[in-house]
Amino acid sequence: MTARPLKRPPVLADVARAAGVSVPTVSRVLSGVTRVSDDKRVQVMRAIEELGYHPNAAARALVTGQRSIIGVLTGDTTRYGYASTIQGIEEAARSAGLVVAITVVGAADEDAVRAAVGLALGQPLAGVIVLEFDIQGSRALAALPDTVAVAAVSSTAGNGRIPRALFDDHQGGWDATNYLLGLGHRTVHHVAVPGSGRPSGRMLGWREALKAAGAPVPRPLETDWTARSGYDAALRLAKRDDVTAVLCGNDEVAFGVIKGLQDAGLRVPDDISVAGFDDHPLAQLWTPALTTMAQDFAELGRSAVGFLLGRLTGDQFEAPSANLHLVVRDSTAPPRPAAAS
Amino acid sequence: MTARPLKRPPVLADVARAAGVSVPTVSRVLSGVTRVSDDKRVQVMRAIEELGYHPNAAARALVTGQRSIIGVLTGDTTRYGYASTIQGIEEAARSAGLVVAITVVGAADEDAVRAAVGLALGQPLAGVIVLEFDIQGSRALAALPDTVAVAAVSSTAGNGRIPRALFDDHQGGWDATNYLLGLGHRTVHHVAVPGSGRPSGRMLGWREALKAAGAPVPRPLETDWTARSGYDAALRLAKRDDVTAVLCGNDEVAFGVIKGLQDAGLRVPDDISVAGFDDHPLAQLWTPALTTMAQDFAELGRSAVGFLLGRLTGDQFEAPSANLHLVVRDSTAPPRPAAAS
DNA sequence: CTGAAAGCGCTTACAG
DNA sequence: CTGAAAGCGCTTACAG
Repeated sequence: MTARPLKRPPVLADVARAAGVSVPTVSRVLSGVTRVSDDKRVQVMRAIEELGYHPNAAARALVTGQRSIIGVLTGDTTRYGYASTIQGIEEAARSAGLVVAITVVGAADEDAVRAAVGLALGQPLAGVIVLEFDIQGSRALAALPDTVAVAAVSSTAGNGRIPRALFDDHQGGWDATNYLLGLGHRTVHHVAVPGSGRPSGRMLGWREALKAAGAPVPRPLETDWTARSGYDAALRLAKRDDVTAVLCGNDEVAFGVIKGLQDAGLRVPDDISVAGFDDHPLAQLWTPALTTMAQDFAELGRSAVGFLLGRLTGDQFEAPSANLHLVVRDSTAPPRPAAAS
Repeated sequence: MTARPLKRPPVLADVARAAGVSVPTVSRVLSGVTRVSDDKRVQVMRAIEELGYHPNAAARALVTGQRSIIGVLTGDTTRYGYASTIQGIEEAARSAGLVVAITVVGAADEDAVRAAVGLALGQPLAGVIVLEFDIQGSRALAALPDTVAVAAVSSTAGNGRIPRALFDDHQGGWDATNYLLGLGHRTVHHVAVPGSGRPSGRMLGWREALKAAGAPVPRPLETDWTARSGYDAALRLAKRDDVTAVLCGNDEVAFGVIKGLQDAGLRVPDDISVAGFDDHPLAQLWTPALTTMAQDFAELGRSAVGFLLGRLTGDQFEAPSANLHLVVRDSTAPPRPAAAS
């Protein structure tokens, strides 16, 4: 680090000295609230420019109580849904002049949750947004004290104390399953992603749709979110002869399932139909192109910021987002006559 | 936001009062530097627990000069390489007790860069890490004053003033091209991703390898990083008859290229070989499984944090990371006898 | 070991 | 319009 010696960052007093005015005057120029004479304003601006001054947000936050950081607590940052939601949060935050501080909750045990929450709360936060996509998210949400403003992105409504940008997982599972049933499949198997403690909404929707149709409810297979684990699940599925349609917990898993089935010598959708969840950018380029429940994660992230900043309330509060819809592509089809019998 | 009334967060003085001690004593318990009598320590701990006290990092940063935020300036957060790098940064930061604040540089124009940099510098930063993967990154790096500690993740060495975790793009392009040439292809076409202002290192490596082998250097096709634009490029490539091998700027683009070629009626690798860059998690599940230059982005991110915290210096400083290596899978093969002639 | 005092860099009343 | 003063929540010498 010797390569780049750091100067002491200039502070307000340096600017004041360089401009020949008092400290409060510089502050006024910066905030623009009170009028400042033109000549002083000009001198101050020039001094700021020359010194490369940037106000110290810590000091500012200390006195105004104004916080310019939105904390995000999440179990992951790289998977499609997570990354897109974070992208939406960052966009909305930036346009509100806020920065996004991310803390990953690395595990669901008490220590990890407590450490992550403590780390986040150690910052001067305007509020925190929790991605309640998994257990880590749920635990983090529960561990947050009521001294911070909180909003969540969730698939299930809570107790109403915390505003949530909701995606209607349950409805999605129901719709996707009914679509597959409507194609003529006797039942639909489910390859599940980890839920946030309890069964995921999409799994519940899937189960209810089967029951409502009087279809048998096969035991769901579990994955760890990865395409690889979807692949492994598919290998098990391929050994059975009662499988004609599979609904996957997300698209990455669906990609793995398709590949696994293909490697086992089965054709998708001719032998088995596969549907996913999320509408991953690669879904339309997969072979076959993946039928999936599309969700607008970035919009969800933006809504959460809206809730946090108090710009969204009322009927949008905990109301399911209307952005969920089925995108039918080539990975689903009616069962083959033989299998459908 | 009325759903969840906020209490005023407890401050040190509240804890001191509750524990019946002075403010500095609480501070000492927290920091653990100076000895504090056991009974007072216990009372303080209890008060902290009961009140749910979290120290105000802004106030702490103000007096100690210790900053607990690493700012990350990046052009994107969702694409594989970016997201993985950020993941590595977050991991290393968290284990050092730091939080990661992300600011996306939305565009390369001066206003956008200045706004993003200003937003980031407005925080009490321990330092900033710039992802120099694109023009936005380069511009942001250039716009940073020398009052902040900076590290970058880059593919090209700089002037030595800023520590960079390097990935040797240039070598990667060279190696991948030579591998394809070694298979017997007369030349290799290139579908490029946007560089950071100048041609990307991988493109340079590709070009040099062709020249060194005396192979013709076809004009590269440009994309915007997306699989979709790779698909479009493939459609153009498919119309030519001199294409037998294609090196893509990244895997997402390669996925699109493969799909585009297939949709145009060509077989990969029988008619045309395709190789990518990065080793995206879906590369091994693609059909055909993608041959690609693997890069350990998370490690790059961790190194950048190491540089920033001054834990990494000397020979690792601006030294290419050794993690770049070719992973040969099924998307590449020798040219067909006819085409190779 | 522990408390009173000073100060980090800012902003906000308070006087002029 | 503008400066001197006080204070945000902490930590760090300084005295005891």
